[in-house]
Amino acid sequence: MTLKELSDLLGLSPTTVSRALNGYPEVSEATRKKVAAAARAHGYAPNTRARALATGRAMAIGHVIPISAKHEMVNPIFADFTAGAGEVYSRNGYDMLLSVVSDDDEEQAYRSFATKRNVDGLIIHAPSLDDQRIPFLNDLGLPYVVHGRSSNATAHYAWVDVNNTRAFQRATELLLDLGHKRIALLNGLEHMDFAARRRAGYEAAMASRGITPDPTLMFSAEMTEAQGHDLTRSLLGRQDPPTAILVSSMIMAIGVRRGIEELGLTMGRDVSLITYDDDLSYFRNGSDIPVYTSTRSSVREAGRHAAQMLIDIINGKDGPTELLLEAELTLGLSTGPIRRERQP
Amino acid sequence: MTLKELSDLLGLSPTTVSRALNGYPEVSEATRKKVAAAARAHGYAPNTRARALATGRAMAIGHVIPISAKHEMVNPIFADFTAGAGEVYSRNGYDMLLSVVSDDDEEQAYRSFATKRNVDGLIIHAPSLDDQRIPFLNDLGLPYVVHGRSSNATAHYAWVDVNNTRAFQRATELLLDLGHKRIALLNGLEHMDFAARRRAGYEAAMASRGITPDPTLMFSAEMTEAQGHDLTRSLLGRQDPPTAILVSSMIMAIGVRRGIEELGLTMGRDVSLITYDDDLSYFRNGSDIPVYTSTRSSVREAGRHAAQMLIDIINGKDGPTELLLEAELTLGLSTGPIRRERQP
DNA sequence: TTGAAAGCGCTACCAG
DNA sequence: CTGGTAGCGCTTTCAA
Repeated sequence: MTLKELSDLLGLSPTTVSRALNGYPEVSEATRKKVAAAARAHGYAPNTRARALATGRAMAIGHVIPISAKHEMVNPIFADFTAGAGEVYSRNGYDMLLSVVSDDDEEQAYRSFATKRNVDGLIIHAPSLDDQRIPFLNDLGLPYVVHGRSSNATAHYAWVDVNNTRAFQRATELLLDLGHKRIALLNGLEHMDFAARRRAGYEAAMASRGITPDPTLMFSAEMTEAQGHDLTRSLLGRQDPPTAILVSSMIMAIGVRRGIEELGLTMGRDVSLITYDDDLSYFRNGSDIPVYTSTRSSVREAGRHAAQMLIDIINGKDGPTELLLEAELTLGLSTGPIRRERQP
Repeated sequence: MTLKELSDLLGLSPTTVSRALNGYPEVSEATRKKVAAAARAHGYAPNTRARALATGRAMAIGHVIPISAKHEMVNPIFADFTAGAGEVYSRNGYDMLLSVVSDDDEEQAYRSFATKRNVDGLIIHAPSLDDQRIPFLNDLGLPYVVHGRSSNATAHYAWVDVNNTRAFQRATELLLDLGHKRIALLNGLEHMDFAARRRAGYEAAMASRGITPDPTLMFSAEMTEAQGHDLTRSLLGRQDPPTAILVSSMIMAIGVRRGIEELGLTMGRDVSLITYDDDLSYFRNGSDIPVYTSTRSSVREAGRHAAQMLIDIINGKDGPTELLLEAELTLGLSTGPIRRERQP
């Protein structure tokens, strides 16, 4: 069913039908009703490609998911963020185009989006401290929103981020409040912006209690199960092991637990573990230690906000182009019972 | 840069340039070379929408990701599958269109893909035993490939699946070989095809040793952390607890571990746990029990196969339309040290 | 081997 | 308020 066929059926011109369907004001209510009814009856929907060609707008948003060739698993965070964005897109008539690329092909993916003109805007993930994609995309001229921030970037860019610094500060404070002093930090690679911020939060909490963090307790590594395991084995094998471990990723935390088990130690007795991961608001903690969780911090929610921001930018609506979501303190699924080290 | 501009630049007609770029045989080698060079130099790429409109082919594949409104987390399996499919699409010039929908809006999503004609084919996930999407899509006439199977479906459909039955049969056999007899099964909802198959594998293994499975040890539930936790608490609180637990999902297994910890029990001593999850081929097991892992079973690989199958179907190439990937025995990340219950 | 021209289905301009 | 018409950028007959 095409517009022409529908208009022939109604004895109207394609012009009028198009206007009626697209809510133009110059159509009489009577014809608009008739047209709408006929469209529904015959299951008419405009051909996206034809409309895109005519309007010059693709009505689609591109998501570029970076993927490491090294470890096969896709960061589940991207899935949740994408799901949230997808809701907003479909509500607004946008399609979502996904491009999964390894780090080296990434620039090519953007360029291809730009020249093929099949998206009106982009979402990019996981920025580094000084992310080169920002100047590159500014040059390209395709609107985009960054999921995360890039602290050292000089150019302006739109972003939606979770307050990683504060989240880690509070997680660390929770452990400090419970009497822990030797707290290990198993962080992601710290050229990534989020990881740098998490470390900053950890250090700030320690500093506020006058504790100088032991550099041999802080690690910046790929967030894999294997890294979690290996680092834990070596940490807990020392003669001065940490009493608590703060981990930046759920997958990594699973490795930490394997390490703890292999050593015959018990979670919450021999050592405590807090996992942070972005979207775990539905977490239920079994220990007697009170923990805060925050729905607002959910990655899905961040995806919704980023999508809306991008749509607004594309349509020239002005609104905020920077959004920091507070993640009060979100503890990950893998967080176990937490040991009270000493009454504070 | 449009085709017209490029052809003007070269003093050729758009027709010839189009033919040269698309590999039509009637173009002379000389002009083809010239055209290719100019296209590269000016960074020309055809406008996807215009081409789609002219050819009637969208050069895009739609993925419909079902999402439960109940638990906010997206099944990571979909992300991995999607990543694999994405590789194949971009190699073949296809875009990937993602549609994230809650279960009730799903039919609408397909219908919308069909009427808007913005995809040439579809991938669908997570079929139930008698999935209604199969007859529906057969009626729609849009080519599709199912990730998984639907045992009770009568109509023909193309699918790519992992051998869930065999995987669970072997996992169960591993525990039986180690002397376990009371093995709990924490399965997904068994109206889902994969879950039904997993249970069948479990039961087959038990039957082959002449063990009648205790129905009070088998559970069919949503694969959430909370379910894993609650079921484990109640299982291990019984006077006849299982000595081993076989779990159908990593997320659920995390809950199982929380349950075990809360009871003050130790993995691999008081109870053993095997997690199965599709794509965990990089798993390293710390115990002394030999386990088999299989790269071929990876979901990412399944995504690649499904994408290729769909592209072949769309282009009328005949080839297999059913593919069963063997997952020798893939143990999940959350699998802990496994207790040798009694020498077999 | 090349080119002219007619669409693909829709929107948007200009008349009426 | 409604309609004719000229594109959007590309492919694809049909002619040369």
